[in-house]
Amino acid sequence: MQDKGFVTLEDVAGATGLSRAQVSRALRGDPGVKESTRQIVREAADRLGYVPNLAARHLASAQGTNVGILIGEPLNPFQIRMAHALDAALARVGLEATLSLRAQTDEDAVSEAERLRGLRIAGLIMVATPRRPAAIAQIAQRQPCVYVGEHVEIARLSTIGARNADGARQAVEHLIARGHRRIAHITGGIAPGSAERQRGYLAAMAVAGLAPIEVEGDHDFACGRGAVDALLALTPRPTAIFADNDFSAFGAINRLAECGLRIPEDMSIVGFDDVPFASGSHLALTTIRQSCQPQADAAVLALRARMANPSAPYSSRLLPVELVERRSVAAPRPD
Amino acid sequence: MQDKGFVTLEDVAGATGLSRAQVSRALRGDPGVKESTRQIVREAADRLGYVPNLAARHLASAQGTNVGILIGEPLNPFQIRMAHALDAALARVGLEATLSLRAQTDEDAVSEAERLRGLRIAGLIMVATPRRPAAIAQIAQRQPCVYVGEHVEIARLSTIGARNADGARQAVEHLIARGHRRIAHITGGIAPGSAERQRGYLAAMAVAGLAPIEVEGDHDFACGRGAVDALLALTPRPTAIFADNDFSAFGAINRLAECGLRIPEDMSIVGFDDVPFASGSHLALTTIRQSCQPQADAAVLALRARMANPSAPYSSRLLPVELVERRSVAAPRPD
DNA sequence: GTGAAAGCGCTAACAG
DNA sequence: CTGTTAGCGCTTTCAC
Repeated sequence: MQDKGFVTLEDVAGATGLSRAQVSRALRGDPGVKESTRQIVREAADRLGYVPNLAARHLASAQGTNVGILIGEPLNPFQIRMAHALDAALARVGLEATLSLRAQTDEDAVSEAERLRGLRIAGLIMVATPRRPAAIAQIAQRQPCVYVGEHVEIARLSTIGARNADGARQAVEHLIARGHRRIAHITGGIAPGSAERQRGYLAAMAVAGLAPIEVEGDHDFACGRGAVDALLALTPRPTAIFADNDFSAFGAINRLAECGLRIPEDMSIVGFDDVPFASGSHLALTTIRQSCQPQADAAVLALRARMANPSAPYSSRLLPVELVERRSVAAPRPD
Repeated sequence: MQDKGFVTLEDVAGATGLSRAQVSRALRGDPGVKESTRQIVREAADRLGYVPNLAARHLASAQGTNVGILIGEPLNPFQIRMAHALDAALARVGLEATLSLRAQTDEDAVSEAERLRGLRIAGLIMVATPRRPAAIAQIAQRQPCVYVGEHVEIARLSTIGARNADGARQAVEHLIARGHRRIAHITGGIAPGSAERQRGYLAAMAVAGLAPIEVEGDHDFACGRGAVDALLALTPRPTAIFADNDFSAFGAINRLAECGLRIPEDMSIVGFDDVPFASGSHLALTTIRQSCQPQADAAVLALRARMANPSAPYSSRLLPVELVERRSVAAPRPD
């Protein structure tokens, strides 16, 4: 109630006539407390408005309960959803999340990891940041870590990702099944998972005996627009585009519309990620959905394993993805 | 380097032959330290990989350096940008941000505020959450607070917002200048600022001698779609829509397209917020831009004033907004 | 300038 | 079951 000071364990102890230690045990649900006592303590704590001082708790107890999360692109809705899912998964097992939005560059990611270490976090989850293996390794060697986004081969680092190559295969096969043969791919640059998606695209095209058509991109709206210009200059023109993520797909759609081409009649498009906007855009985008919560759950599981035994062998899990059919794909016009 | 323990102030003290206290002072930039000493200390700290334990620091020092941020809608890009801007503004004055993504409902917001209080945060910034004044008041009476989103009349609470009413006026006047007279408004429900935007819309329509046409909404994609159905049933039909935010504008656009209407030829639309997607959507949306960083800076300024003097009178600032012309507005078809 | 000592609020052995 | 005793790592008077 008062602003001047906080209610401490001592206050609750005084109010109940118990010792600090016993009150602490009661509040934390430690087994060695009579149930009636626990009642009294809880009630007193409530009445006094006691809130445990987490700083003191962390200081006193060896093992922290708080894990850091680094987010590479805070404006990417997929990553925010992931942060949210991680937060939920962590809460479910009694851990707290401390989120950093300031880890866009590799350099920032490293310094943020250092700052979080000052919080004496019990572990760290990196979501698609940093990008250079050396930076990842530097962070990973200092605390229990899990990397979410793709598999990275680094000692003592567990990784969680989606079956990116498989998703790309599904996208290509879907397009082929609709009758497309000239299927272009807008790549994703250094974004996590992009190399795999490219591999999947190339493999699926090869299996079908089709010639790959690749345009470089970087997961950005602008690159999608640029890619369209490059693609429309080709003869014969591709009839379908598999974009490495939804944003570049949106960019492509945008430019296509400007050029007077209709989707899906003149060009089919498949994206990747299924960001909320994919279903809610002007054009409902057919895309590959990455599930968030399962990846988050797996990440927390892996992190806990590592926290329990820091020298445990690293693990790597790739979770399934699924094609979500909407309205950006149709059969190509006959040649 | 070692995982077993952390490097502490004690270690740095041992390595330099100084006392803990002096090392602490040196590292924090306390004036009472010889410059040569400071050099030595810094170098030793670096070499040893010392990272101050923030938990211990918070515990020992009375005034915290860490402020909590509550976000109402983590999936709303505008709010994430705001969090990001707040984080930057805080960092600029030596404060750290602890972000909570778990404050969607009023109830969660209150409990998250409690949890953050356990971190002994020096202050709290609420971004559009909670919504009920009673809940806001409950949080605000316990720590220095600033509410970002709209003005709320509560003792000891400073508020920051945008000139929502003015933005609505600009939108309506822009539409009127293009020749529209039947201008509908999709409202925003209980969302922060919506009441003001509605007020601005009503006032601007009244000034122009036009009859208001309102459809209820809730800032959601779906409500925009529903609103269009309601609007198209009207005779005569409105020729323009002012949506309370960009999402409902996108929903309206989506439904309009399904109904075979073209934008802006058959219907003009103005949104509110200027989310990143507004410029990068299939259709570039004319909208009212809220500046993020200035609001964030103002929020931090207000919070610091309140931290310095908890009983200072509350302040309230409304920041300007601007119309961003893109391609969703045109003159109406002649009747 | 620098060091010694006293906690901040809590948990974790250890005794009872 | 409950109380006592030590600290966790840091900042902060207060001496020197």
